[in-house]
Amino acid sequence: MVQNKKIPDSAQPGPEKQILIAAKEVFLEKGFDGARMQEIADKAALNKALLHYYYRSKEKLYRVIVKDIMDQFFPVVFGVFDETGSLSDKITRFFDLYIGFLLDNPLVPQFIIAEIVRKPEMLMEFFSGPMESGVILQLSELIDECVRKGEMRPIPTEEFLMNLISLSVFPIIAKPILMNFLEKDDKEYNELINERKRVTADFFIRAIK
Amino acid sequence: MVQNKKIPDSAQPGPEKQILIAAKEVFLEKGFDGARMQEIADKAALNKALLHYYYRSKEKLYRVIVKDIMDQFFPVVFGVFDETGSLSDKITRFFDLYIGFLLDNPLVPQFIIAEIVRKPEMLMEFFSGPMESGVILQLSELIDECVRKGEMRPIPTEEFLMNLISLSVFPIIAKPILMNFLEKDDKEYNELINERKRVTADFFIRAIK
DNA sequence: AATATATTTAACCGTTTGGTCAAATATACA
DNA sequence: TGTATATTTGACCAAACGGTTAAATATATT
Repeated sequence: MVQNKKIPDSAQPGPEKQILIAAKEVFLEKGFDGARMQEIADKAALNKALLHYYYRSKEKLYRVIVKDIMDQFFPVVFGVFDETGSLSDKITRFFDLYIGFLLDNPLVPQFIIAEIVRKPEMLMEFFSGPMESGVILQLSELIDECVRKGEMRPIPTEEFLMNLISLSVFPIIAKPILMNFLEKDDKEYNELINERKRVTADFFIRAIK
Repeated sequence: MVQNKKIPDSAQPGPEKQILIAAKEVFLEKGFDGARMQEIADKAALNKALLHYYYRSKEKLYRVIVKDIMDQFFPVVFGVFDETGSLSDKITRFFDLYIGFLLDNPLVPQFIIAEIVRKPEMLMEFFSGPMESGVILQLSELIDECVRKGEMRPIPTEEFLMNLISLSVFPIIAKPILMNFLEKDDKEYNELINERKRVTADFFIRAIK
């Protein structure tokens, strides 16, 4: 028997999974350059050589983590534009879900932005997959339909999408700066963002009317 | 004579200035962790030991560069809200100037966001200075006045400011992702952003009406 | 229990990194 | 010109890094 691992599936608990959990924490916080294999090993309470035994190299391990993070980030949330309801309802629901997700996982967008700038070639290969779901075409059709029904003015799909994402994501990734700028502590800032779920939806809906 | 340097002022051309130029390039592109002293030396066409002769350590040099970048980023652009003209004019002018600056210096916001996440303590000390210019108070008064005159609906200053910055900055820092997502090449994307100067101002003005 | 295989460890390796230093060179001043 | 000081260099260093390996240990199968 060549394959005789006790736990061949890395989704099960065990050293492989421990490594993934620790690696995700460290890579999210420090990025590829800042992450240390020793720190990952320490956090997983395992010998450093095990990381190489299971994942060959730092880069290979990084790729596994990146895929995991990407699958998390390119969210089903865009599915809200499929659901029934008025355009306003959809937009309100989008901001509620998306900002909610970002509040729960603030390191995820920070990681993607920081790493895409520093190691673009490493991240880019993971973009083709989730992207091809036809979100843009689908959104385009929705906008056309709403314009016909007089629910909104005509707006280029690119602008619509960019503004949607900008207004959701930026306040999260720039949190350390904006906290300081607006003189809020952590709790106050999170409350501000929570209010933004409603406030920004309102802002957006008025803008496209 | 204790001080006998030929060129004591680092603002003048010479090795000190060469180092600063090269260091800024490398730090902007690679960040603190990714930057190599040797690469800075090579780019400046100088011996590596000179970097330490003039700036002691990597961290000291980094601090000088960060201050330089910060002074660039916290822009006089906010001054547009002081100028005469209608609120719409001010907002239009803001997006025109700010997005224009960001298009000319895309690495600057990318650097700040990426580094604030990775090395918050290093960047934070530079924020107190430029921030205390009372921009928020000033903007608050402007909003109050415009609400009184019926030029806009009441909006919390924090939201007003966050949206202003989010809509300007995010499309720049997320450029690599959004380019791929919207299937644009570099030239097309920059044209898109250029159009955003007008389009986003329009979007914003409608939203606050 | 015996054997084969999978897992884990400690010690080690080559390279790269930020940083140092003594010697060499250029410059200013007497 | 001679001398003091500022500048520049190449050679070097200790530490940290990712990665390897041989030996030790655990596990499953017969």
